[in-house]
Amino acid sequence: MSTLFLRTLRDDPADAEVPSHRLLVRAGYVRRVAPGVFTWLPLGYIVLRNVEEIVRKQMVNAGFQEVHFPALLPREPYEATGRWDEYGPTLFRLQDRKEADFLLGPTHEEMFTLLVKSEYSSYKDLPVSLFQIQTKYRDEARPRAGILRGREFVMKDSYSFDYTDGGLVESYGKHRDAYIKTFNELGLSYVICSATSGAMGGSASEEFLAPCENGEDTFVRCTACDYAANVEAVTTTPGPVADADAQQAAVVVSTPDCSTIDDLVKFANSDATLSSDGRVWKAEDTLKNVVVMLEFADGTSAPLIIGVPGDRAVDEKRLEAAVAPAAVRAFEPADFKEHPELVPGYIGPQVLGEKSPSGIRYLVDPRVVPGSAWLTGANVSDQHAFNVVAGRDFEPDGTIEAAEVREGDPCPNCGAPLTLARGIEIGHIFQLGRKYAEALDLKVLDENGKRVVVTMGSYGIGVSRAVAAVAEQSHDDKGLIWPRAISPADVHIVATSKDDAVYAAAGSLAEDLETAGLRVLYDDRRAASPGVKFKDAELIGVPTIVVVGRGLVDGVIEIKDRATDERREVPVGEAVSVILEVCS
RNA sequence: CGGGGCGUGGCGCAGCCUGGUAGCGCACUUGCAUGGGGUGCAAGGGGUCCCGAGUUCGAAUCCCGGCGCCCCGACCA
Repeated sequence: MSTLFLRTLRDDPADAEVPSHRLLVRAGYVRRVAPGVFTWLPLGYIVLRNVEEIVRKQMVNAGFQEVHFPALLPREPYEATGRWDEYGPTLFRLQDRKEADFLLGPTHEEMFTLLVKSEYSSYKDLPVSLFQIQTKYRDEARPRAGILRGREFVMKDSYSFDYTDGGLVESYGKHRDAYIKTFNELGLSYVICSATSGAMGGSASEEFLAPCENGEDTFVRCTACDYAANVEAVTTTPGPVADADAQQAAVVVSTPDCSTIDDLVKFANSDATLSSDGRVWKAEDTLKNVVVMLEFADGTSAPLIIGVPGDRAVDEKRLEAAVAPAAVRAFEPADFKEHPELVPGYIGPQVLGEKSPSGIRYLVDPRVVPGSAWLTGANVSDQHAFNVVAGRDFEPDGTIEAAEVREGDPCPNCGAPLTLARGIEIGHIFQLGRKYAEALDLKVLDENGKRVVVTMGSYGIGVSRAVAAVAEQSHDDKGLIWPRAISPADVHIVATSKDDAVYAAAGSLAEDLETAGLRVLYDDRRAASPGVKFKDAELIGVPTIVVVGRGLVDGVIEIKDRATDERREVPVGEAVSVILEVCS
């Protein structure tokens, strides 16, 4: 270590909040060079390469073949799939000296598709899966959390090519298995969650989320069965269908100054008409109707109203996932002017729906089942209506998964309560389908000599992100704690003494361990005090720390486990074999 | 893009309100001491005080304009 290019920091860097960022900088693994852009220093680069190697090995074991595209790409393929425009400002764009447009690849669907197209033309060549480990570029609106969300990052992306839907399912399964092996080997804890396919399009999709407080995704997990899903993909269990005819007729009541659900519930419970039968009203008895404006790719827009039980907010992420690829924007005062039938604060479903005179699309939460009765807006200022029955007094155009998901909501699979947690997306696999193959005209001849569009799967692992994810999951207040598989070394030897004999012994132990096949980090710094060396060792986080020092006069060295802090003294003569065993 | 905060040696910060030639801790260099938990003493090196324009005899400090960065949110395979 006396010659290792490393400088640890005693203080936390001011710009780092999350543990992985703080510790990777403090321990001398990475340095920031621009927002969301980092340099990997020697120790950090070893860890990054270790992760990369494990990922590569598992991909190759699964039968996928590695290629390597440029990061610098021409505009045309992305023009053909529409992504040159769709990707928007997130795409790093640049021009060459002839002013031709280029981009730095944010992901490589186009290139893989074109590559296969240029080489293959028969069903006999399929299936095939190709992958690469590449630096990707995305000009994120707000890079954050250090390595977790950078603008330049390393990603492994694979693509499968099949000519039948069944083949795609099989290729997807192979990738899923390979991902499980990969993340297990990396030492990450993770949950496989149902996901929405988002901007990429496609159908079946699962995310590998590493549970962690600082994760950007929220997911649910069932307390009883193995259901897990990103909140965006959680499905709501509808209640039983009620008999609309058994319900009493809807009644309009005057509800002055009740434009919020809270006010309405309070009012309802003090109003003679509404609580005449002693009924206690709750927010969940009300039907809240939220207006948004949908903007479509062709530039048109249309209002959409979402009906949810009044005790639930509309979750914007879920809403956006549900209406994708359309974009959601707020309903402005100017929009209300164009739709006088919508009375802010008093919107009721009686005038909504594509079949209604207003023609405004109306989608409801699945809990709003046919026959259910609600307290809701009367479409007149200061008036609400109760006993408004779905299917009788209004006709939704369908259901939508947009209401917030809450801890304790029933599992769609088994009904047991769900728990909520945060996670880092470390992998995403999905069945892309034929979108890109169609756009780029990737077809092969099938058994009947007919040209068929190839169907694709797309699979990503955030390699650099995985390094940060491990750091998030595996650290304590003293520093990092690497799983052995990706640790920069197996053993960190600390020599504490001014005595040459100690350094001689530590040095030869280091050599012996290396000869025995272990990766050794040897702190031979003479000037550093023991305290500094111990602190550094803990910060750096190599899983096994060996101390050669004062015990040497008695012929023993000390072996410490970084994670558990367990220590044992071992005679020098047995050191190599004991350490080998500890490190196996 | 909305909200908040911050730009002063490599890092973390004080100084700014109340203008007077830049300071502390860490790191670095040298020496002596120390040697099992960020050790002590002493001596050093290193700064366009984000940039520009202004007020002033004099600006890190006051005024105006700009830029950058970080955090929360929006956004994001």
